[in-house]
Formats: sequence, structure tokens, C-alpha cells
Amino acid sequence: MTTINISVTILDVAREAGVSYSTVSRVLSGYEHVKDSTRERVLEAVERLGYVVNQQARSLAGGKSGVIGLLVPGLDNGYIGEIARGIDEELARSSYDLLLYTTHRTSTEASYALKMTKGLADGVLLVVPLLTTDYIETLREQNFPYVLIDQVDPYKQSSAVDSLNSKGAYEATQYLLGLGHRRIGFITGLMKLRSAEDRLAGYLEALRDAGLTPEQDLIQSGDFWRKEGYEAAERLLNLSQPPTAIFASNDLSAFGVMEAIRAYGLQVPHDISVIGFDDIPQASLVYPRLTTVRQPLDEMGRIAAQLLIEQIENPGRPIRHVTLPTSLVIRESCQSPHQSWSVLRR
Amino acid sequence: MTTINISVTILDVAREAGVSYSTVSRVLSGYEHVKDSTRERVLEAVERLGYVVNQQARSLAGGKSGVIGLLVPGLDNGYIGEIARGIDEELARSSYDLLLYTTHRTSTEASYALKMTKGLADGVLLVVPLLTTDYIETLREQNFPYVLIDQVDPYKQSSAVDSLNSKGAYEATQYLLGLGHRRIGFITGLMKLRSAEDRLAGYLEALRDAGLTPEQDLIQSGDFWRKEGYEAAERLLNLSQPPTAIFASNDLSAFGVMEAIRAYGLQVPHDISVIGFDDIPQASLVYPRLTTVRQPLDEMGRIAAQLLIEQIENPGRPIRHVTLPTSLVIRESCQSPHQSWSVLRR
DNA sequence: TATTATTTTGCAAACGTTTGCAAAGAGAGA
DNA sequence: TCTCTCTTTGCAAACGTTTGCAAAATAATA
Repeated sequence: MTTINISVTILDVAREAGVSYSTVSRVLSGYEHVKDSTRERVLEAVERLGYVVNQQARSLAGGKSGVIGLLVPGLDNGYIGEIARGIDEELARSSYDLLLYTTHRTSTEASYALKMTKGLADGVLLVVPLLTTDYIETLREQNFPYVLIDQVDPYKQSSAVDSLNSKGAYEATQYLLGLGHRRIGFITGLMKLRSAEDRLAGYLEALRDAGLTPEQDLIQSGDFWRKEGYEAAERLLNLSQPPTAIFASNDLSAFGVMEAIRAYGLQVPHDISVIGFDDIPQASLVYPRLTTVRQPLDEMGRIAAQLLIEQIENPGRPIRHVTLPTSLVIRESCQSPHQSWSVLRR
Repeated sequence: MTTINISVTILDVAREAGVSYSTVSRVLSGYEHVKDSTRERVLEAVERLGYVVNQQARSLAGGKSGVIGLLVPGLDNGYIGEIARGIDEELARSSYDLLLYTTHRTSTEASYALKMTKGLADGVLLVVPLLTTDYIETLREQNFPYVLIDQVDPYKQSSAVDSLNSKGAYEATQYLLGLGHRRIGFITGLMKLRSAEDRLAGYLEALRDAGLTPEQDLIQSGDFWRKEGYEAAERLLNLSQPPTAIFASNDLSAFGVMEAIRAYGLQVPHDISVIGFDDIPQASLVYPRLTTVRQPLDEMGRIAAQLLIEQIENPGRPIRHVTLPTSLVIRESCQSPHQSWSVLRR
């Protein structure tokens, strides 16, 4: 082997400190029984030589790699970014590194999961609402630590972090109702997803609790993306009796809604109020600033990371499911309905 | 060692295929001299057993880890997200994994760099404009592959990808001039950064080429963040003779500018035109949609990744510096100046 | 068919750690 | 001072690969 190795290994440190390499290893990882004076000497040598552990060797030998995998559908979404931020913060605190996987990478789910478990991660965080459960199953079979974020495991066998979607939607609807709105349009998320279902449920419940009957026409289907939000809003605006407020299942579609409203020559919130869900960073950047239901995304990431680390460091811990509360963030995109608006429209 | 090892190793595959483990290794990595029939047999065995290579072992033994490090200041910024997206796409194509480091992680720069080189990455992509050059030096000394993104190495010794900041700024200013603006405010970026300097230079040059003398008052210092953008805009608006257009050194500060203008009861672009730089995704989300100079961030990421992979796979390649063109994206935040605006102001 | 050149395969050593086990050292009790 | 116990240390094997070198198999040449 002719690799020019500038690398300082544990053996160099041992020599420098005048101890055996296993002692160095113990100082560096376990801190078990080792005499104080020896430890000091080793640490000094480490310092002097600028030694840095080789993670690959460490994890090969049975230790941990110190890497946590994060699997996300893609990066083109403020939503993911916020979660990642929380994760990153927490990981930094515990000095883990973050390995990012995006789902467009490989073909079959299960093989992918397998790859991750055999790869260099000690555990994995999943933000992949659309994947089937094959995935999760493989992970569980391999007994590999993982935590689900904003996504439920139908079998309730996984550690997970999510937020109270139905309650958040309930409160948002209630807020609109309190403002005096009676015709409130709703744009759904991707209905395959549990979170989308829950948000719709919250909306319906609030309506019923207020003694109103939900109208089919006022509920338009979306998919959590801006474009569908725009189109769903158009359908709503074309109704013979359009809503005075629109509740979009996430902020991204709310942006589409706002755009559609403007395209119809109307103003938010003067003519129509708009409310979103998530509170991604852009929500306070748009004009008018979007009133929305805040999902504590960074917090969710942070807690998921904590859960995972706990699981890695104490295998056999029972799984945990944490549900965080949402909160209504009132900004400028909602106001009381404007009586004469249907006149204005013509 | 009592690890319950469900893992299929190269030895299992060898046994299954009836060959030696080194043959399996060769099939899996080098594809050198190995008889077709043997290769087939091995591949079949791999398939049957569901074998997945152990990256750590591979890279320990001298192979590549298949991981590329990405060092960024943080995730709270659309700018980074776009670059990361490009990188991720390119990496997926070449089946590398992405290891994310954020600079808040550890203390001293050089030691950090060292850690990365000894860690599991085969190379590293740097988007860390604010770091000193210690960093780069360490990397170079260790002869570790790296590529700089949107950041210049003062010694011109590094592979790098950036964009033509001065030209972009020149064109933006020219556009405003063409619209009829004569008093154009400028909000700088963080002037420690080369890109900030270049943008200012482009602005000044365009002004001079149009026969105008830059005014000190019209140039306010910012730092690429929204908040400073807001405050710099306030200073501009408080001028006895405020500008009719404001050019912010990046989109984030342009958002702050728009907010300040609204806070003064004025309208964009009716009263004041605003132009940004970068074209982060939010630029087309705000209202009015922001006219800006597009830096092909994702493209920059993609190319940087390509450069790095090339360098990893062919060590000794000469360094390369790629500069991408910018382009003006005209949306709705600029228009010709409004004569009576100073009247309106009172 | 015998010999040589070439392709294909296998063995063993190495990569840098961790960790079980045993040896050495140090303290305490007699 | 001599055992005995407990703490500290060292040795060696293992983790799953890659790869140089040599042996075996095959193809080419005489």
C-alpha cells in the first residue's frame, strides 16, 4: 500500500504518550478505568499531534459512526428546510453529523432502507410522507433506530413526532368564524396523507360546532403545492356564491390562493381572507403577511433528533410518539368579511 | 464479539457463488479481469443474498467512501437551499451521498477542516464566504479535494464556481436607468465579501457609463440580511431627496426594502421600484413579485459537484474556476419613475 | 504436443479502531 | 513484609473491505 499517509493514528498517539494503543482508545471513547495522570498524558499527545479519530475505523470496529441519516423527498420546500434546521441544531449539540438522502436517489424502497442501515448512519430520521410502509418494515426488521417526522406509522410501532393537525385546523376555522365569515372555502392537501385528512376534519368539525353545514362546493381538492392552490382557488372564485375566506391546507397552497385572488382583481384581505398552515419562513415574507397555523417544524426536527439519539444510545428503549401543539399566528391576511363584496365583484 | 450480525458480507457472497472473496470484491468494484461467467455467478449471489457493501470497511481498506461533504453556514436561507438542491441532483446522478456540515458545529477552523478530511468524505464543497482562509489552506496542505462555491480563494489556488456579480449588477442598474430612473439607491451586501464588492462595482460603473455621478448618500450599507435591508431603506427614504428606485444587493434585503417602503405608506413599484439579486425561490412569491438578477444557484451547485467528483476520481487534475453568467429576471417590482412622487410623499 | 504468454483467481496483509481477556501494579489488611 | 483484591494497562483478535503478489487456468505460439 503506497498511500502517502500524513494521518496520525492512535498508534502514533500511543507512542508519543508512552502507553499502549488500547489505552489511548479507552481515553478517547470509554473513559473507563484509566489513571488520571495517564489520561492527561494521552490527551496532551492527542493535542500535540493533532490527532483526529477515523470514524470509519471506529464504526467498523463496532463503535458508532456518529452519523445520522435524514431522508427527505427533496429540498425544494421551505417545510423540509425548517425541519432540517431543527435537526441540525440538535445534532450539533450532540456532535453527530448529518447525512442527507433524498428519495429521488434510488429505485426500490426496501433496498434503499437496507442500504442505509448498512451504510454509515447509526440511525435515520424520516420525513417521507409518501413512501409506502415497506420501508419502515425493513428498518424495523433490521432493528435499526429510526424516527418518523410528521407521518404516522399505521401499525403504531414506530417512534414519531407530529403535530396536532386537526386542532390547528379547528382553531383556524374558528378564528375565521369569529371574524364573521360564514362561507369559508377549504383547499385540501394531498388526501393520501394523514395530515391532510386531519386538517379537513378540523375544518369540518369547527363548522359543525358553529351550527353550519359544510358545503361540498366550498371544499376543493389540492395537493399541498402552490399550483394546485391557485387552481382550486379559481374554482372557488368561480362559484356563483364565492366564499369570503379561504383556508388552504398549507402555506404553499395559500400563496397560490393569494395569487389567484389577485389575478381576479381582488384584494387580500379586503375582499377575501386567506389563512394557511405550517408557517414556513416565507409566510411572513409575502404581502400581505400570511395568517397561518404554526406547526413548530424546527421543534419537531429537534425533538425527533433527540428521540433518535436516545434510541441509538440506549437500544431497547420503548418507542415514543410525541405530538406537538400548533398555534395560530395572526398576521394580515384575514379580516372581517366585507358586506358589499359581491357587488364589487362585478 | 457478540454482535448479532444479520449482515451479509462479501464472504457469504463468495461462498454462495463458489469463488473467493477477492473475486467478489473485484466484481463489485474494479471490474478488472474477471471471467464473464464468474461475474454473473457473483452478481446472482449478490442479488439472492441481498448483499449491500459496507462503506466503512470499503473506505477503510483504501477505497472511496462515496460521500461528499457540504459545508454551509446554516440552513436558514433560501440561497443555500438552492445551491444544495443543485448539488444533490448531481450527486444523485453519480450515486454519491451528501454529508452536511454547518459551521456552527465546532470551534477552530483548521481543526474542523482536518476533521472533515479524516472523516468519511471523499471531498468537500464549501459555501462558507465568511471563513478565513486557514481552512482552505489546511485542505490544500492535506491535498484533499474541495471546491469553493460563490467565494474566491485569494491565492487563486482552488477550484471554484461563482457568477459574474459585477456584470449582473451592471445590467440591473442599466435596466433601472433605461426605465428613466436617475436617483437609484443602492444597498450593499456584507462588504467583507468579494461578491458584495463586485455588485457595488457594477452599480457604480453603470452609473458612470450613463454619465451620472454616484452619490454617497444613495449608497447605504447592508449585510445581505432582511433586517439591515429594512433599515438601510429607511435611511434612503428619509433623505431630503429620496431615490425613485432601490437596488438591494440580494433578494433577502430587497424584501426588507419592500417592507420599509410599505411601512412608509408607499407602494412598490408605483412610488419606488425595487430590484434584488440572487433570485431565490421566494422572489417570485412575494407581492409584487420581485424583479431581480438571477444567479443560477442550483446550476452553481451542480457544476461544483461535477468539478469535485472529477477531482476525486482523477487526482492530480488541475484546478478549475468556472464563472457562470447572471441574467435579469423582470417581474413586477420595477416601473418608470412617477413624476409627482415627491408630492405624494408629504 | 510442449512451451510461453496471458488471463483469471486466491491468499494474505493492511486499513485504524474497539474490546474481551489476562497480566501487571497499587493499596489495603494481616 | 506478604497476600489478596481492585484498579490500570497491554495484547491480540475482530470488524468487512481492497489490493499486491503469486498460483492456477486458459489461450496462444512454436
